[in-house]
Amino acid sequence: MALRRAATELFAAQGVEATSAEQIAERAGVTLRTFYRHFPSKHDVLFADYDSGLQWFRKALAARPAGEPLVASVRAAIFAFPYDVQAITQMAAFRAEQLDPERIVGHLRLVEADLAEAIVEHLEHRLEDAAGRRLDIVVTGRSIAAALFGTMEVWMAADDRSLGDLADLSHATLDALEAGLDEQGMFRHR
Amino acid sequence: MALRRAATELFAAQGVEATSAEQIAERAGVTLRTFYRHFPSKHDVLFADYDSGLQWFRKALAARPAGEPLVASVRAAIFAFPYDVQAITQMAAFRAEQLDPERIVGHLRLVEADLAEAIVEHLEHRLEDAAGRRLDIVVTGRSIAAALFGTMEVWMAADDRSLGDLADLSHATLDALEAGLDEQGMFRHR
DNA sequence: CAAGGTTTTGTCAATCATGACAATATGCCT
DNA sequence: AGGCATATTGTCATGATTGACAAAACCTTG
Repeated sequence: MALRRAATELFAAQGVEATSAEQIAERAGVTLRTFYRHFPSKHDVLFADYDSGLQWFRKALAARPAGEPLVASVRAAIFAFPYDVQAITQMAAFRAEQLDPERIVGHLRLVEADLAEAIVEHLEHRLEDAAGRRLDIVVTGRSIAAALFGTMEVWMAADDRSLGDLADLSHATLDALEAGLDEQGMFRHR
Repeated sequence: MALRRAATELFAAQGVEATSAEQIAERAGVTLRTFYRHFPSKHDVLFADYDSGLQWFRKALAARPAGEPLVASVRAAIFAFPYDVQAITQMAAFRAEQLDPERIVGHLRLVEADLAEAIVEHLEHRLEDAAGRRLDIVVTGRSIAAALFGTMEVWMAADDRSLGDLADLSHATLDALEAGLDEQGMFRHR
């Protein structure tokens, strides 16, 4: 979309905050109002691929074999994700102060909430006795998401880590979670 | 504060969304800009007591006996909270459609994040070997917060529950968490 | 091609929110 | 009281965001 390109170019040239939504619209040859019909907010241009990524994750999760333990499924889906180098570069740019940290954290919270919801849905579909266990399911889904994002934020707080390090940390976190859930004999798939 | 009173009155009289920030400022005899110096946003008037509540929780947590298991401390702090009838009434008003559910959820996320942070800080202070366990600590704190708020939202989704029911649900959730953490021998206080 | 319906865009007008700087008020010191 | 230092408020200007409704573009079918 033209708006997307215009925004990306302007952001790169003069920074995100120094670029007004109106400039973007103008450069793309449309009205300001039209810009806001395509993106819920100026900053959402940066996270435009997000929805498709979320869909990808949902499908990957749904495609896991039936008997697999939950945490293993989540792990598999997360690590199979076709990470977009572009997106990662963008994230790196954020860390380099292009963007208010508050905003990044805010966005991460949304992503975390969506991840949690995806896991919850997955469980609702897979568990035989889902109906009577809504609370267990919600708590489990959210805890897993919280643990993963906690891990990511601990990782982000240190400056000298590679993506591989993050993967290692995530694995460790997931292992611990799996042990905890397993002990209670909970959350194996149908 | 006069602003607070003005806002509350107007909100009650004509609803939150139908009240503009300017009206509030005017009724309180100040400028719009001044209103925004006292409240970060129009809706934050509704959550004005929030900070003091958070402080209360932090202190309650810090005051728990040294050897107590983490989950027990969190439980004790939460259930000892001097719940403000006013605030609960307000929450009821929210549920009665005064306010966009999105906004309520957004606020809950902030509260959840703060609760998680409070727990994390508590652990940092109490654990002997906190230095080398940042990841464990963050993951634990966030998981507990996520579980509690997941419980609350499951509760909120049903219309026929009492506050006592919420308390029961929370207890059950905390018990499960405690069992899980205990199994791994983690997170006992110094 | 034309009529009629659907989708997308433009226009207009509010409101929300915030930075910069001037004007004022307030408390405290002598 | 007089006068500075600090905190609070007013003014002005700009940008973000959104609802309502008109106008234009596009599509489908006869």
